[in-house]
Amino acid sequence: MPKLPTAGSSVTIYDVAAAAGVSIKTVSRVLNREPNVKPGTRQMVMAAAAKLQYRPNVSARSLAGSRSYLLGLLFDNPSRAYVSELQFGALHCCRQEGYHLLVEAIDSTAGDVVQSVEAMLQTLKIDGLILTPPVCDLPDVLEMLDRSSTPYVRIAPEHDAARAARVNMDDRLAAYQMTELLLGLGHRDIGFIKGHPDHGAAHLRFEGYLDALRDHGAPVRPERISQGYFSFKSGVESAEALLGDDDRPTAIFASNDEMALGIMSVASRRGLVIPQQLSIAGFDDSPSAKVVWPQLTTVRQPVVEMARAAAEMLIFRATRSEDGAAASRLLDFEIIARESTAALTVV
Amino acid sequence: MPKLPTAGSSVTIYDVAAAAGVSIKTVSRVLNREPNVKPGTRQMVMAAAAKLQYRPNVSARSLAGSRSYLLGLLFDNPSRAYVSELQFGALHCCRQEGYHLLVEAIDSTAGDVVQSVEAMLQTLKIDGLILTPPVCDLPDVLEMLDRSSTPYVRIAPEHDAARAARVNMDDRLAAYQMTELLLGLGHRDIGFIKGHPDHGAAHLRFEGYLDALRDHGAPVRPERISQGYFSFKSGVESAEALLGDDDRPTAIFASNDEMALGIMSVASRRGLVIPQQLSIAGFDDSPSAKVVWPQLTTVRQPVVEMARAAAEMLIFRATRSEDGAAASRLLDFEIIARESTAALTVV
DNA sequence: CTGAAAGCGCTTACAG
DNA sequence: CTGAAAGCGCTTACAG
Repeated sequence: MPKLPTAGSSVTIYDVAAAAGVSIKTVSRVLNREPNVKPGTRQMVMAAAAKLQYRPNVSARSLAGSRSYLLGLLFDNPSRAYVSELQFGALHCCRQEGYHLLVEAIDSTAGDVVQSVEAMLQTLKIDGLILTPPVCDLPDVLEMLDRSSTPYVRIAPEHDAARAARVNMDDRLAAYQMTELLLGLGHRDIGFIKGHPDHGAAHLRFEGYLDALRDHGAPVRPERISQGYFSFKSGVESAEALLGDDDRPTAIFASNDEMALGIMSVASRRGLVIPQQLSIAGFDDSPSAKVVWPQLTTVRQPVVEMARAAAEMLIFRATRSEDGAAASRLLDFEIIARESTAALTVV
Repeated sequence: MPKLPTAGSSVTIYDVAAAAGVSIKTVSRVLNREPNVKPGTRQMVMAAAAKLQYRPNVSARSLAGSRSYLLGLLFDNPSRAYVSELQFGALHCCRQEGYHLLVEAIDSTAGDVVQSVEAMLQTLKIDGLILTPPVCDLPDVLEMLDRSSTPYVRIAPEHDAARAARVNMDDRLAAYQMTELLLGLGHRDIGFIKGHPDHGAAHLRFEGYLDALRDHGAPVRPERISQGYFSFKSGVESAEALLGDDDRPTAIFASNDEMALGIMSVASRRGLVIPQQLSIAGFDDSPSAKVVWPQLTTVRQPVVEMARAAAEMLIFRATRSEDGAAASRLLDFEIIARESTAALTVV
């Protein structure tokens, strides 16, 4: 009688070996898809493992071998939705490959970031780390990871992009195209709210806006540009500055949705009708974008796909290409035109 | 010279033992806060461990002992923000106690939920599981966990509450008080949008609404009650039903924020001024609640605190009280009156 | 109050 | 193509 798994007692590699009539080393070979196993033997082992519902013990594997089957996701991002999407993408890939995902919240403003990440790595042996903005741009953390040769992939890094493996979308191009959309609607006086300077994407989006204006011969007016911080509050404050008096832009492009919603709130309070009197565009396609009225025109980021790609790179140990250069993947965005933008009405 | 940690080579319990001049067993005792260690010895070991920056290896501990220092969070919730908050709370507690958090996305409608959770537990040895709605109400999963004696804590379970450890807030009372808030503003004709019937909280919130109306002698009118599913879309549909013609309620209480935002969207389209012509209340205090205009009156759930409490129960192995009953914690909510509700205007 | 021995369940490096 | 031995870094159960 084969031993069936019961609570408490678990099936080990020895049970499988005994059931298949081979040594544990051979079972190990089959499970790890190593070469040099006779097809017949492989079959027997697979059958025994399936019958016994054998699950390799991750701790034992991790302790004995070079893989832990654990990936870590480091985040410190005010946008809960963004982080959730990332996790979802990473989890999808992990599950498929028998990996598990460990999450770790980082306070990137704290002085002991490096130490706490290092402590985690020393205690846990992780096969790879996914770094999300703004953690992916903390030089001290990157340096420590390089020093300890921990594989990692950066999601949408700003600085020093070629330094290590990364997954990106073209923030500059997306902002460029969104600005073109507004220009195409007849707007020439387009305000802009910049994002948090610590986030790399903020600068790229601003560049895209500037480039599009210049390429289309539209004026760049400093008084139409406001510094925001990716928060709703900073959107409100920027909107109050930009919509201060009668001299206001006909459209505003905020470099994320939160801030765009801040503009919307201010505009509503002041009785400005959107989009007839003011077009508003955001960036992110956050859940809120569909929830407000009018629904927000924005850019969909391939967040889930980016995280999945990052997890894949780590699991398949493909963070470097053959010539030693850091691997990178560029994923597609999508411009989503909804109701908050409209053709310029001739006054 | 003490051996300092370098990349690749890691400090083990043997290094600490050697540095402190004791056996590894004594180091183990100190690290695990076991009794029967001479204070002086304890000091020496602590000093050696600190100097060497020793970090116990989780895999080794897990393999040899009864603790894995790993907690799991199972979720399958459409609300990304809710899940993120939960994680945040759990992470906070984990970090403090030297634990780590593993997340696992569940598809609770799939047929193999039990198998996939079981597989995870067999491969990973986890000290405890946090189950979030609606995973916490899947009977098959609970049964499997009981069978394998896996400790777990349910967050806001609906069914069979006393079955296992849980963390709750009083959804019924919160809905009761929110309804009272509307009644206190002079509203007598208050609509209600029910939540997804699979979520326990949905029923409790509905009860609270009914009880408050009855206790205050306000009429309960079936045509003012609509079945929603916690989604924005279902809020829109319910609003369209409730605001169908001139005979409409003066206030609507939606059992979550998403649906309340759906009402708001419909009302705006129809030119109904909020809150002057229609008061709207939600439930959750989701990020969107502050982002819309007017800002939403809602109930703040202690989500972060609930997850933290759940993690604590698991880490301190306090899922059962001394008499064997399942432990439970009830946390406080908060009614947050914002701008979407106002006193009834006499027509 | 302290330690020597065994063992958790695997993989590695080696031998054949 | 297959296996016996050693060892990963700890905790457990036992002895003193």
